[in-house]
Amino acid sequence: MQKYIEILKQSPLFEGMKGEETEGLLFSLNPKIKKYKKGVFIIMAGAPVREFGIVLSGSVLVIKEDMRGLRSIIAQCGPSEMFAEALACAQVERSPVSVVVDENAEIMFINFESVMRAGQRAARLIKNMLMLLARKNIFLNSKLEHVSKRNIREKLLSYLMEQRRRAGRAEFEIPLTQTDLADFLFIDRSAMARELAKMRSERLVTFTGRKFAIKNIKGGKYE
Amino acid sequence: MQKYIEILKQSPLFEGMKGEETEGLLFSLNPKIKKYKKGVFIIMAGAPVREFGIVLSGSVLVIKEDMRGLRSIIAQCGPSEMFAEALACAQVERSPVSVVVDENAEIMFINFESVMRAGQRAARLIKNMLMLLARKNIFLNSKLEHVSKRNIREKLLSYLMEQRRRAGRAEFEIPLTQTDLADFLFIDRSAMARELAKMRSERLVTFTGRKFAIKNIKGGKYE
DNA sequence: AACATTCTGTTGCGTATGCAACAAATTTAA
DNA sequence: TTAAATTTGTTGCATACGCAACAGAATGTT
Repeated sequence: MQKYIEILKQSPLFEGMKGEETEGLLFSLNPKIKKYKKGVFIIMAGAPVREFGIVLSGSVLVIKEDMRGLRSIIAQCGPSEMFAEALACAQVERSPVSVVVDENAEIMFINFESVMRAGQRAARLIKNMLMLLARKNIFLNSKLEHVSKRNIREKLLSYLMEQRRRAGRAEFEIPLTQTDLADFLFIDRSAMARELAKMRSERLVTFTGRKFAIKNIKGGKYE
Repeated sequence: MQKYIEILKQSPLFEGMKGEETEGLLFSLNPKIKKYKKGVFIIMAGAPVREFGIVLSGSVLVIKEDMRGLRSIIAQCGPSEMFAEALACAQVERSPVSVVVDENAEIMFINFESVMRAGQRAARLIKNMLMLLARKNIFLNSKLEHVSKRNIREKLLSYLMEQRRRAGRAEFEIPLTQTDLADFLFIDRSAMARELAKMRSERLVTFTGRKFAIKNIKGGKYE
């Protein structure tokens, strides 16, 4: 357990709390830690959700599959990030999404009710949780912005521009494979590859694998 | 002010609080109430957001406009519902969205920082806010589910099925005009009208204006 | 090192969909 | 009650896109 404390201190969920505070609180919250291999389903769509997860190592994907087996990626969570907190908080009885391991992962689970019952000592945690939910909200909105674009090129540019902004430089590495990116943007992979090739031939972007570089769009339309 | 207290008691934000409690807390939060006419912009994209709003009457749309003036509707808020709380909470300096009045509205604004400073007496409010943010999160996810569908018919069915579920009956009235619905689902209005006509001719749906009725899809694919 | 798996790149085909443009119906405002 | 504005319905056209299928590159596994 002790080895995880360091990772958890990094987590924005415990921001502003002293080490002992965090440990004491954690003790009373009685978290469970589990290890998973790539591809394993941590949460299955349809199941109730009482606990939220914190990624200690590796990464997970929040996904949604339709009846035809078409997969859509809702979000990706890396170390110290949280998932399923909205579901646990809203006490949903049937999860609309699945959570699947992307890279071999260690996950800490915390029961949401136990946080709410912890009273005054969890006040800071709750405030942090509020902030994080707000941020995730904004993230979902930005994702909506990407997919609201009416064609593939605009979706790609919207996404890539955001990645560039986050990286702070013209060259950057996206956190998804191209295959996953297509699922993330709800578009066909081959159509995306075609459009990327076209954009490359127009010298709008350069890329190999996950490494991208994009030109500044004239007129600053997208910045 | 007093006349609004009744509306606010309805609001899930103040759920679980006694009347006097709500009034006392409100007093110290020093909210502002304003009236707006249809079409007026309450929040302009690009502006900082420090306060969140509660709709006392009328309704508002949270929208996003791209450089070509193409409008996308992110969400709609009616009486006792909240908006911009995620933005205020995350203290964003440049709002990515605009908020525009749909039907003549009265709005109460509360400064988010003042809530965080209110301490123990606002504990319940903060918990409620947490729950509401979680629900909005889930709403955004369900919206993502609609727009993740790969063609117009599936998007429509996904949306209409949800509306039917909420109404609890096969006949229901959607809260948007068809024009707005198209913007909400990020699709072309005329293409949507064409698909709706096709679905009607196949006796999948019947509708006039905002009133819809949909058949149960065989096999329960969508329920 | 050998094999299996996953990812990237490319192409032909058919069609769903965005767009523009207009008429008719309905709602809102004066 | 009229006029104005908005919403709904329809259609032709061009094409962007989803789909299927396959080859080569890259990555992971034993």
